[in-house]
Amino acid sequence: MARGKVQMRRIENPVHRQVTFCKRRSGLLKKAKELSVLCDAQVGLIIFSTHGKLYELATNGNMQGLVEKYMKSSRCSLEEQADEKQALESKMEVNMLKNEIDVLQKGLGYMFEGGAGKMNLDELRVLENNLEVWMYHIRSAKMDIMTQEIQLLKNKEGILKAANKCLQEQMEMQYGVVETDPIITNIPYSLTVQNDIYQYS
Amino acid sequence: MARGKVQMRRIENPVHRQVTFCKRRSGLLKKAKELSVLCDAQVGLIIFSTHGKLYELATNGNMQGLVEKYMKSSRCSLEEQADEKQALESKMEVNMLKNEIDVLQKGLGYMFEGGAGKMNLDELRVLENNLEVWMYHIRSAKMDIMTQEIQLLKNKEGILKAANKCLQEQMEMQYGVVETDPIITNIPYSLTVQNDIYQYS
DNA sequence: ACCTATTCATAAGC
DNA sequence: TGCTTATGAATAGGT
Repeated sequence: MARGKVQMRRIENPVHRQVTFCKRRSGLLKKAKELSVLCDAQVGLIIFSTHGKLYELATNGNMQGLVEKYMKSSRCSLEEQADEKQALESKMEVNMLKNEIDVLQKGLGYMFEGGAGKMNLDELRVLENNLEVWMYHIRSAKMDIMTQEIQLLKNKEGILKAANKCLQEQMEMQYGVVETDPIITNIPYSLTVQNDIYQYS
Repeated sequence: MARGKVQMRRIENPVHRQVTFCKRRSGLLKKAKELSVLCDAQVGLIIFSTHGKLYELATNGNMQGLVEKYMKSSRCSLEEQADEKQALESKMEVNMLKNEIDVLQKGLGYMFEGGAGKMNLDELRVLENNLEVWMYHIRSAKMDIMTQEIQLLKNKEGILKAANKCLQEQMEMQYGVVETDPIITNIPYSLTVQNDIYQYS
């Protein structure tokens, strides 16, 4: 250059360094633009001063596109890999959660539309865990209420039977054995109900 | 430069252009490195030839870090915004799904462990949607079975009442009006059951 | 790829 | 920062 060669090492004098930075920076930007124009090349130049100030130049003013092209060309940054990994994990988490909801919702289909074929073993296992507590409470609550009505009816049954017996005894006491309609003693319905009537397995 | 000025426009002769590209490219890379060393600046230079071949130079060989710094400094690329938007949407989707599962699992606590205070209105709304079909099926199945037993008991009740009436008529026919134990006509239990006994709201 | 005339870039000083 | 100037560097065109 001018008035003496320059050593290829950091300029220690801060003032000199700053001045040189200014001059050479503008020179570099100018030459970058020249290369771009004269030779029809895409050029991107990024300069940060010691104190972090940014100077830049990009063909067509499109640094973004250039950087993307560079990334593709120089095959994938660490950051990009990290991003992809994170995106993948996100998608997997979403899929797992969707699966869980799906299993919960498919469960009823299995239980009440009568096919074990609609769910696989794993789905059934997940469903079982989720439904166990629920079904316990549902059964308890419903059972309480319905048992109440059944008990009521059974009480009425007992009362009526007692009244019936009482009337028969009165008739026997006054006429001896009385013939009664067979329908009364030979009831065509079962009067007992299996205990497992509430099981739905 | 030498032996004649150069017009600042694309060199049309491909050979000339290629030669100039070569020379100026090396010059630009050299000056970029000089700026970096002499002035303690961070410099990144990306050059694509007309035919897509990449030449690059970066302080410390760390183009990636430089580009990231550039992105932060020049306030967010479109791509980055898109990425962030997508990441945000992913997180929101995950949260919504987690919420739904949470609601499904908290639901039973609300319904059967006796506190409406445990769930808020939105949670209840989601839960309601999920449980509606389930409950319909559960109710149908249980109702079928229990209605069956109730019908059975009602049949028995009717039969016994008929038998009772028959016996009373026989006694009346033979003795006139008969006094019967008050317990029989004044049953201390309600013989009717509200229709809405199966509602659990 | 090398040469060299010429133009350009810039270090130093103000 | 800006201007000047002497001088080293870069390079266009030719071979």
